[in-house]
Amino acid sequence: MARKRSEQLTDGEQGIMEILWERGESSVKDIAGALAAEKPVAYTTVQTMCKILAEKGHADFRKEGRAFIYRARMSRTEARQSALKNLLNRFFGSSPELLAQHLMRETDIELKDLEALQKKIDETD
Amino acid sequence: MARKRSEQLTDGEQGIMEILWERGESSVKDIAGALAAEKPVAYTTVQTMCKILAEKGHADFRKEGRAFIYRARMSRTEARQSALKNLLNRFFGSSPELLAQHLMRETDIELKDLEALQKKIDETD
DNA sequence: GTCAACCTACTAACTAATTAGTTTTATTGA
DNA sequence: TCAATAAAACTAATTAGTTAGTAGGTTGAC
Repeated sequence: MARKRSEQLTDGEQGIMEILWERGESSVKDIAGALAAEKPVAYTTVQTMCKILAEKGHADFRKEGRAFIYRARMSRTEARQSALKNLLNRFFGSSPELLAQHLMRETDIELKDLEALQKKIDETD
Repeated sequence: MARKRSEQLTDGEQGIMEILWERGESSVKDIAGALAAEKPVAYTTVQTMCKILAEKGHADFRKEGRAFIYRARMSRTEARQSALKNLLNRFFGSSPELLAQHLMRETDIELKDLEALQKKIDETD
């Protein structure tokens, strides 16, 4: 038997989504160009990955002349939310307090920073 | 070309680690029994996964009579820290504030809960 | 001593993920 | 028109991950 296709973005998938979020609609060529800045990658590799992203529903595409133009269906915020939820359930028994505790321990974040954030959130609501 | 073996715990791996964290040292039989409570799983499947966990360095084993007894090498806290750091870098541009913001938006966590946590952390230091 | 159970080692099957080459098709400029 | 070019479609190779069957050895019970 075999594994299920993961719901979460894989590394490669995320690389492309990152570019779509950054640049908005992009052709395969654009994406390949942007990715190549980090690490050389074949055009056809990018094509394949874009096709998979579309199959998985993370991206959309339309034809413009010869080329396919891809567009993110999931927003960056949604992706963050989903990844965070996943982590929360998988590692922290769905306890946001536990996660917050680890975050405070591990990073240099301070309660006063959080208070400022909370205020900002309250204001924007 | 093919993919790299992931540093992060996979789903299956985590299931076993979870049991090792819960129960401490466990034989394959123990682990299989505990896993079966959730979802039927073949004994040999568990064996294979334990072997892989050991290969990856996440678990240790020793022989006791005929059986192998497995033990987690990484603590649950370390795993949490590592997963959290991973999420932080991958999705939140290494900004703990951004992550905290999403956590507060998404969950029902309250500042006063965090204050209690902070107090606890300060006391135990 | 034999037999059942128990356990590991080996093997296998199959999908996902990653990377990229080859083939086909369509556009466009000379 | 026709060749160059660009892009998609198709194909392929390889490793990871998941699940489990089979073979073979130990050992304890009777």
